[in-house]
Amino acid sequence: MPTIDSWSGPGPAPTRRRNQILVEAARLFASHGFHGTSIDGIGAAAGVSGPAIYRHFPSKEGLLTEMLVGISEYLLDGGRRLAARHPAPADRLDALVAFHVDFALERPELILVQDRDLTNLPDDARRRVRALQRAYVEVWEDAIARAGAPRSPDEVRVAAHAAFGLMNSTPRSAVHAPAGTAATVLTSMVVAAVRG
Amino acid sequence: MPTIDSWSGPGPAPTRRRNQILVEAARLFASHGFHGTSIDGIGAAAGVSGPAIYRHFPSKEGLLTEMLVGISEYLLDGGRRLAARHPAPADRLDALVAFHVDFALERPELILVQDRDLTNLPDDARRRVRALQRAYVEVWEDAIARAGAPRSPDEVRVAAHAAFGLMNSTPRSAVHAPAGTAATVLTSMVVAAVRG
DNA sequence: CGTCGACGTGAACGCTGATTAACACGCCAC
DNA sequence: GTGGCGTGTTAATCAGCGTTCACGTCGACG
Repeated sequence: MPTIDSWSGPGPAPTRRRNQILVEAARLFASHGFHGTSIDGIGAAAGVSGPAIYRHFPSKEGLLTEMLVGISEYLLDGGRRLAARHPAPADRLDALVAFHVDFALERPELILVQDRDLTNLPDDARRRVRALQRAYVEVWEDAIARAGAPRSPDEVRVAAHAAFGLMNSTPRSAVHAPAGTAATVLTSMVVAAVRG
Repeated sequence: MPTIDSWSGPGPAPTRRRNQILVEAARLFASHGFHGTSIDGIGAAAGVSGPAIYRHFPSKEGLLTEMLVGISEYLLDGGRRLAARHPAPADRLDALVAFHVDFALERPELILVQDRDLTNLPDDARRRVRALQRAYVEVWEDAIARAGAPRSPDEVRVAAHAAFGLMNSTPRSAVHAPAGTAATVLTSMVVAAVRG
């Protein structure tokens, strides 16, 4: 199964340092926000100092761009793959929930950064990420419309975002709970909420 | 019923300009983040220019402090009032849900700012807001423990945060949906999720 | 009338922080 | 062995922005 760490579209294999920078940057962005964390801080956390970042990324915004594009590509890709593999509505919904809950529990920092710092992307990158997110939401809307309670398109839309909100609460709660309990609680809650 | 606009603890009645600044600042913080919005920007949006802000607030952080303390006091206060008025478990849960969903739909910007920019508060203010939030969460945990499915304390905690995540999805979805539909969808979803 | 306090304004001031410059070092291909 | 090239480093540079200053205006009130 592909994991979120295997971000690397076409192009040269990401070097170890490069990945380390992305990971530390995510952690720092998550706790202090994009504008609240400095290039020097990211460098220090990654074991190099400040401007060395520019050997790997074109700019601080470029770093954020790669991070957010990576996340939304990973989610969309996983969502589509699962939708294809699970044609039966109930089955598909379960698979999507398991996939998203797992991600939210594994990488709460990424969840946090994704919905907090989207506005800090340069315009074109933001559009790109938004498009990926919209596509992912559509995968969910489709699944919810088929498996959930009868709803109008507007209602399905609200329900999809509500489901994300529920599952994406991990950064606020799951850190402090024993592993496993969060997963089962969240899973059963989303399913109950969607089925209505 | 008290509304969130009646922020004003003890002290001089907030002047019109002062409230205007708070409202515009909330809007700007919500769309660009705390560090992403400038004092000059806030001033411009409020019809005055830059440093005039300092006639009403001690600092940019002080402005944010007042905003977040106001929000969490409003929520805690409302939550406790409702808990007192509704002793029956199911009834109490319904009242809390209605209260919180209403707030989330009326002031999505405040929801956004509250959970995005908490980290930008000075230490003491952050502690204060955290304490208020914790108390509000406890009101909910109590209600969920009584009215929801049987759960361990850890599970109740996760469930409470999940419920907030669900209801607080309004800034991402409810803006685009016709008024009313969002309220009914969110309400029924939270209740279903909590009851398990 | 005089002045006091509330509220504004535009012009500094100073700091933080992203970005770039100038320069080293080690590794690999030829 | 040497010339790139990838990767780092430290020391500028440069802009943005929070905050403070010094100065106006205007209504209230003795």
